[in-house]
Amino acid sequence: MSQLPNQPTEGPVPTSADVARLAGVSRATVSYVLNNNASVRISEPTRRRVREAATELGYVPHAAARSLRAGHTRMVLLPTMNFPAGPLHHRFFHQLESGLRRLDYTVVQYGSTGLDADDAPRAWAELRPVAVIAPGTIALTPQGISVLRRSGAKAVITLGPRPVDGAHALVMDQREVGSCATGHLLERGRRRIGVVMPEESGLGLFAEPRLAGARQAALSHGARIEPLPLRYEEESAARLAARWRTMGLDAVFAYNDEYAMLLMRALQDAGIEVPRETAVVGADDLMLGRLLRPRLSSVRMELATPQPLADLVDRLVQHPGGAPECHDLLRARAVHRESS
Amino acid sequence: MSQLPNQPTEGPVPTSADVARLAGVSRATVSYVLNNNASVRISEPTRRRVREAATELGYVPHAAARSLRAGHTRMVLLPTMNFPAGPLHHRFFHQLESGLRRLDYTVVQYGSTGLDADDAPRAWAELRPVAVIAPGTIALTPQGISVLRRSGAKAVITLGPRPVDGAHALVMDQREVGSCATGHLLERGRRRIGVVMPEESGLGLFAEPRLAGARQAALSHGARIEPLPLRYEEESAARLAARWRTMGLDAVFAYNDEYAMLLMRALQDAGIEVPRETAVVGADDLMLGRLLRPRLSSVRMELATPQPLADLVDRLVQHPGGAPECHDLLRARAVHRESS
DNA sequence: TTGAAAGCGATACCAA
DNA sequence: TTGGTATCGCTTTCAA
Repeated sequence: MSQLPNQPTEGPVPTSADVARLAGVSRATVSYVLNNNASVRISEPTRRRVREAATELGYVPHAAARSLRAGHTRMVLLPTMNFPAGPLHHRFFHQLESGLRRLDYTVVQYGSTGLDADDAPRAWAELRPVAVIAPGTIALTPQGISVLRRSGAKAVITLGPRPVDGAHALVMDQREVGSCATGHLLERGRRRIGVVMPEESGLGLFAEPRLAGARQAALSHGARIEPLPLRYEEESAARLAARWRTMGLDAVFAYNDEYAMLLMRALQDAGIEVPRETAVVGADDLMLGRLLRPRLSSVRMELATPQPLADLVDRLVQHPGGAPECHDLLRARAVHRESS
Repeated sequence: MSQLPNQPTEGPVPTSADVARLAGVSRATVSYVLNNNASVRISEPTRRRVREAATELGYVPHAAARSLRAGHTRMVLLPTMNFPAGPLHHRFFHQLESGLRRLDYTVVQYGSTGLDADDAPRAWAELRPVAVIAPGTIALTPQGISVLRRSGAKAVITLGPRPVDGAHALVMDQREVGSCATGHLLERGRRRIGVVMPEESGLGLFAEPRLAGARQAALSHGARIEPLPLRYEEESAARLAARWRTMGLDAVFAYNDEYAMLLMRALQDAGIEVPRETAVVGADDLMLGRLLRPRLSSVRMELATPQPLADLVDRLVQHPGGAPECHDLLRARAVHRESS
């Protein structure tokens, strides 16, 4: 049986001094024992007394006091984005966090919506994180980076569609997705390609580079690329479908599978045959796309394993001050089904 | 023009003592000025000199030192769940966080996967949060709650399908979803109702109460409830559909819209007519369900606005020690479309 | 109006 | 093997 603390009532929070008093030793000894300090030899009976006193009081060390004394933290701060992450990102962050915890870092997400580009880094800096990994959806200015640096952050890393000056970058280059989808359509003989641009705010950060990638891929084939603004609503899709034939497109890259499903339904309802008249390609390779008829072609994305990234953070923390590195994390490949 | 800091180079982190030195005042004065301490009057020229010195050095206060001195933090800690939150939860958390920040709390998410039920609360307690809001996907034992309490947490709140002893509870009672879906099917004359139980781990926490709710609703009508294990894969759905007619069901509540779409497709492929032979109801009311033919009936869920919750936290922090409160956040209602 | 100094909790050096 | 003590950065009381 684990020994339950005796006083579940409100009271002052026990400190190492309380443990020391109860164990009949000094605070120094308590510290040695509880941190398994190898450079000092403490007798086994003393160790036991200290440990028992600690559990009896329900002692938990005070991270703030410790890091104040140490002069640094082991906190890695991840500002959170202001919109839902897909399962892909989610798994990535989850594994990254596990990897960092294995390296003995404390990983903390800090919701930063509503803070502007200057306030946010200040707020983060107050916690004195040793590393910051900021998603691309968070604006990170050179000033912000500088604030973090001088507050003691050894590693400032951006994680998003494109690198940011002065920080290390983990790039998930969305152009790759656009060029991959477009390449697939080109291969299948399509030359007049629409590219859905979601009108929902926040998605532009991903949509723009995907469009750019599509343009780039189309260039060599002399294909036409036509941006198609679309809201994630049936009426918006119906309007787009109604004027579809006037646009003379033979294919569409629909930003992702959800927009693709929305648009494909609207096209079918408007009597446009998929894929004969218009090919449709999504992205994300959701299970649901496979349930449509025709089954939805898609772009499957894969992220690099996060462990090397965790190691990178650790390396930067231990040897700060190298030149900014830039790693590409995103791999995309087209998955042909029936809609293209 | 905002004054850019002059030394972007590595160096010691500036402290209030540095600011004091540069401004030619004492550390006390710096503290008074930067915290707008009203109980003490500082001359305007001095204030200006202090502020200028602070921005010149890029001074950022040290949260750990401050809270060590103050004897308490204003940190609200949200242990993060180990699986992706839907847009509903996501919006809720986001708004909750904003509400808390308005009340001047620092909101921090702490990824806790891989920590067991004893270690996790200890790890949280090291940060000395003034409040902890733990999702139901995190096991929170009475011991864990006790550890948090004695580490100074004024408010320990669980947020999930069911309350936990000794903590305040924000309940999102999933039984409501099950009984709502089942009630809808009963109203439409169905009496032999299958309930999809996802086999993916972690979902049981939601699926079980939904099943219980379905059972409860069926009771008064003498209807039959049949749990149907299902993996989120086409083959699993196809197998279930293949033996569908042997089970004699006239309706199915498919856990959520995604499982519903998967199963409905499999049923249709197996020649079973929806809704004539079998009615299908999902949950979440996703846009995508409206794109199917027949359009998917669903259960729309709504969460209470988070602002009262933020206020609750604030109240508990200021006046700790009331009896555990229990608030119901989830509202569900059936949305009839064509599949039922 | 400003400054000196105590003290929050934990750690590590130096003495004993 | 153990204890005393200075120290980290900041706030606040008390004194000037």
